Amino acid sequence: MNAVAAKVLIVEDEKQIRRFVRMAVEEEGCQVAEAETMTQGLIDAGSRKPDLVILDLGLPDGNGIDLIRDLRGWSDVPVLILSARSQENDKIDALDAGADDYLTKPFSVGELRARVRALLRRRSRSGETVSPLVEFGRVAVDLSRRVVTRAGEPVHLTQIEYRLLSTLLAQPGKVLTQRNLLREIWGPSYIESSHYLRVYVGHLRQKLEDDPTQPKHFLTETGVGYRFQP
Amino acid sequence: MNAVAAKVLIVEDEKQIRRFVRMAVEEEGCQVAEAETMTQGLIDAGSRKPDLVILDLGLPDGNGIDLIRDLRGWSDVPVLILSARSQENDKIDALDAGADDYLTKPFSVGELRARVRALLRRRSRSGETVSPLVEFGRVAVDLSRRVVTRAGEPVHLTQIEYRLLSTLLAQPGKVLTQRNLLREIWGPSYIESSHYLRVYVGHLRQKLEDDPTQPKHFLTETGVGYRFQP
DNA sequence: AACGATTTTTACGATTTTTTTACGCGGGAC
DNA sequence: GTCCCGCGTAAAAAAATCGTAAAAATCGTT
Repeated sequence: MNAVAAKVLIVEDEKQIRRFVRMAVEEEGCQVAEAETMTQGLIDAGSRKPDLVILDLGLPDGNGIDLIRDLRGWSDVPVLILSARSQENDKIDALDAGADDYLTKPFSVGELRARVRALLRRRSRSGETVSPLVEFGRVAVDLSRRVVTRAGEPVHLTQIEYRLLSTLLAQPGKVLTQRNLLREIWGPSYIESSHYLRVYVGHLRQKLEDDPTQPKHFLTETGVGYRFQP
Repeated sequence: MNAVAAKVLIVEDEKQIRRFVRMAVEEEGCQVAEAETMTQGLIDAGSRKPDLVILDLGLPDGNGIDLIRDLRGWSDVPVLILSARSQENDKIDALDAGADDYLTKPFSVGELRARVRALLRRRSRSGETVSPLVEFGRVAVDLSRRVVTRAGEPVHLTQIEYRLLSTLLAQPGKVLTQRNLLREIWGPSYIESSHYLRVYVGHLRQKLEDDPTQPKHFLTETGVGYRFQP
């Protein structure tokens, strides 16, 4: 069918279901990778560059919705959700977070395989994949590998620093309000703690701006929020 | 959300369901076209160039699967199938023919809308996102990014300046009374402090008018208020 | 338990924005 | 003509917001 076998990442904790899904997908001639946790799934999605992610929402370590949102910050890979929950709200939330399809357990092999085929078809259709590399000044950010370099030298960013960076990078030129940034990075209960932003935007400028005193890329909109200027 | 409303083609013979689907889709801010037969659906898909086709498989005049296959010969438009038949084989056949999603009746409005959003998302993902611009003179205002440029150069506006600007821009050509503006921007208890307006309209003219002494866009209606002239 | 890395607090000077004050201009009423 | 009022501009004072450094608390590891 395709020139090279499609790579599919399965994120699922239950061994049995994993085996079941793996077999179904392999019969489609796909190359399969597996992850048992959300965190590992996110890492593999970045390093293995799959053409499709099959994700079980009911993983013990964290919220699947958050994984999708995070993923969508730097990748357009199709996401197929498996879930035991058939509640309408669960579906809507997952789809709106960026998922492409939603299957409720129990599902049949046949339908699973057909939906996998439908999602993979997009790969060949959509043509060139957008390079997940953002550059500005002497800085390069590889969103999919989560690697940042400055003038060729790798720069280490902490979790929060990186999340803030990728959130700003996702909407170049746009002013992101403090409340939005705080909700996105620290959660809804932190929308008033704007001093966090000052501290961490300071870190980003320190690490990435040529002259942290005169920022050219991470701009302050006083009283409103911050803006990334490529 | 999108610059232009997405066009959705609904192919469905039953009037009731068509109304139901139409209303759901219209609430997403989409522009809707309807077709009652397969043949008409195919014609409309070609002439109207929709961004999404919603297709009921159970139409009297011919096989929906064939329509999809035909369509796929010359279009990549996403196709969402509605069907009363929940048989596995029907789903598989439709998806393999080129459909992107398959909903079994009865389905909920919420899920339908979420799946429509998911399918339409692809459009904005692949294509370049153009945000709506308000332009006058050499000034361009990007409401969604909260960015103002003059002759291509970015202009920095403070919170109040920007609020005043967007309030005036919202009603082009219309006179906004001082009380209205003051209530809108500073709150109900400031409706007497018309002096604020003089100061800040002055700022806007200074920053955006070619000749701040002879304003062409931010006009004074003495004793009444101000008016924005595009 | 001790360590390093990271996040959260705390503190304070610097900067930006908002508000206030001051004053000149021009048109209409008298 | 001059007095009054609304308008525009500039610049001050006041308030809010920001940036930075560094201390304290937290977390994961060994």
